[in-house]
Order: sequence, then structure tokens, then C-alpha cells
Amino acid sequence: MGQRPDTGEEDNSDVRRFVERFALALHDAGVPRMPARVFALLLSTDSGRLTASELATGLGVSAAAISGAVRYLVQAGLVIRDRDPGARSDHYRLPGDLWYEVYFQRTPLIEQWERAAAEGVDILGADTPAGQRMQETRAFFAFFRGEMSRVVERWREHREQLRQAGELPG
Amino acid sequence: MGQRPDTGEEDNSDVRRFVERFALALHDAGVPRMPARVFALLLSTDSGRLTASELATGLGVSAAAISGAVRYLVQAGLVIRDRDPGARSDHYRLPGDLWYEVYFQRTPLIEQWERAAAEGVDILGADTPAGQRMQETRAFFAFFRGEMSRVVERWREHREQLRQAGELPG
DNA sequence: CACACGTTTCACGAATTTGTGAAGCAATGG
DNA sequence: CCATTGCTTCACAAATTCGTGAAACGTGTG
Repeated sequence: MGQRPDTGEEDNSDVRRFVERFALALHDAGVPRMPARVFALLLSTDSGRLTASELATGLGVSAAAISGAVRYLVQAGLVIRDRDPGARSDHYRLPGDLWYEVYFQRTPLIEQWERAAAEGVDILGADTPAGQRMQETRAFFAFFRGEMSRVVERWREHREQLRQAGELPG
Repeated sequence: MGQRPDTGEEDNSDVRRFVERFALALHDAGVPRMPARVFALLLSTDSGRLTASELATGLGVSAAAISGAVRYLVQAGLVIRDRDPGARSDHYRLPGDLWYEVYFQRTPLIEQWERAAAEGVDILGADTPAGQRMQETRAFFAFFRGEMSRVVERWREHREQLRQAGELPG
């Protein structure tokens, strides 16, 4: 954890325990284990930006584990890979507008659910009780997808208010 | 699948494929495999209510697998266990207001995330960049929890509109 | 009351996920 | 140009999850 001053074993141990705990919560939400740990570690660093080597050291795992994890996170849009000109190392960093991006990246997943439900209506029969329940399920996902867009826009507004009220750093 | 007329192997096979597909989507969202399959099967039956034995037959698995799965779903509040007086079998059914209940049951999970983030602020230091990012994370979850309550209330209204417009069965 | 039924629990094998060490590959820098 | 660096890939072992069959348990019914 090159970005954190090492203020002692106990402090470091608290942070590491927190990282693992947060990663478990992400895992419960469906994120595979190593990507969850990488994301939680990035969240817990001052820079929000680490090399693969730093990630491996910070989590106490091999470079191979990091390679798989960051591939997942980059593909999911949860982490951005960049590199300074002339540098040897890729850096992995959090999106600038973090939670906006995280939830924005959920949209294709919800669309996928919506399509699955729509196909379910055909398969089950639009005039059957099961088909009608599935119709409602499709309508819910369509509705939810639209609402999520609005929620994350409102989050930005809300965050701005919190910043002006001094409750979040600006 | 006692509730579905068996209209032929191909039709049944489509439904079963759909169930497995939907279950995979639930699994991607963090639901363990067997509970996801049970939930998807209940969704796909006309009654939305099956015994353990019917669930086992419908999914082609053992009674033991169903026992574990329904324990998870009942504890998560996603399925309700009931029994007719004098019957030998428990039935497992979907909540009446399905998607309202599903998302309502997510609230404790969001609260858990919020608490984890609050603890992270302490651990990382409220005046560090990492701590401030975690402060924003906590604020996001608090905001999101409130918004989710509103979203599911709005869903009910929206669904009522769809019903009156004839786009959903009433 | 005895028996059958409908699970649930237990012990464990099968399947899948996770993460490793070593080799391979691409590119940086002297 | 070439040695070194910083990964990525590969083959596979370790860990975890998943699901089974059999036994145990609780209860409904004749």
C-alpha cells in the first residue's frame, strides 16, 4: 500500500480487515472474490490508483490473481486502466465520479434482465398467470432501469448540496 | 411442474431452459445457485406456489437441495412458507406484491453497506483522501437507501397506471 | 398407536471457483 | 540492441460451493 503512510502494524491491520470486509459485501452483491478485493483496496487508498504490483502487495496475492481481477473490473467498467507515457507499469484507478459510474455500469445488466423477462412472457404464454407475472417482471425492470438513471442524477445533485453544506469535501 | 399443463417435451424444455437462464441472472446478482433456481421456477409457474417435492421434481434435484435453497429464500424474505391445515406438505410461494417485496428486502443489505462505509471513514481517517472518498461512499448508500424506498413506492403507482391502461393484467 | 409421508440433517463426493508458480510475452530504458 | 521489468497465460492444486443418498426427525392419518 504505497499510497498509505504505514503508521503501524495495528493501523495497517485495521485497514486490511476493512478491505476484506468491504470485499465480502461486494461479493455478496455478485462481484467475484478477487475483483471485489481489488476494488475495495483501491477504495481504501488515498490516490485510488495503484499498479498491479502494488495491488498484489497490498492484498498479499500473486500477480496472476491481480491480472484476472483487473481484467474483470476493467471490462465491467468499474476500474480504469491507464499508463503514464514511458512508464513500465499500468495503473488501475477508480472512475472519477465513482458511484455514478458504478451504477451507470449496472444498466446493461438490468437490460439483460428485462430481455430475459420479455422472452419468458413468450415462452410461458402471455395469457397464463405465469406469463402475466413475467410481464409484470419485465415492466418492473423497464421501470427500474429508468428510475436508476434518475437516481444517479439526483445523487449528483444531492452530493453537490452536501458539499455546499460542508458535509462532504468539495 | 404440477401447475403447468405439460404441452409437450419441447415446450417444457423451453420453460426449463428459461428457468435456468433466469436463475443464472439471479446468480450473477449474488443469489446462491439453488435458491436462484427455486425462485426462477416459482416465477415460472402459474400458481407461484409449489411444495418441496414439486420444486425438486421441477428442477430435477434432490429434496436435500430444495431444503437448503428454501431455507435461504425464506430467511431472505424472498419466498414465504405456508401450509394448509391438515396437510403434510409445506408450500413455498412468492410474495403477493412480488417486486416490491424483493426490493424491500434489500434495505438491510444497503444499511449494512452504509455501516461498513461509516466504519471505513474512522479506520482510514476522516481527513485523508481515502477517508473522504469513503465518506462519500457512506453518503451514497444513505441516499440510495432512501431513494430505493421511493422507487418501489413509485413502482406501485406506475404499475397501477399500466393496469388501468391495460398493459398489465389487473 | 403404528406406519407412511415429507422433509431436514449429516457426511461426503462432485463441481466450480480461486489463486498459485512458472513460463511466456510485450515493451521500456540504458 | 538487449537485459530487465511488469505483467499475462497456462496448467494445475487448493479452497469453496453445490448437491447427493441415507438416516433421522416430526407429524399426519387410518
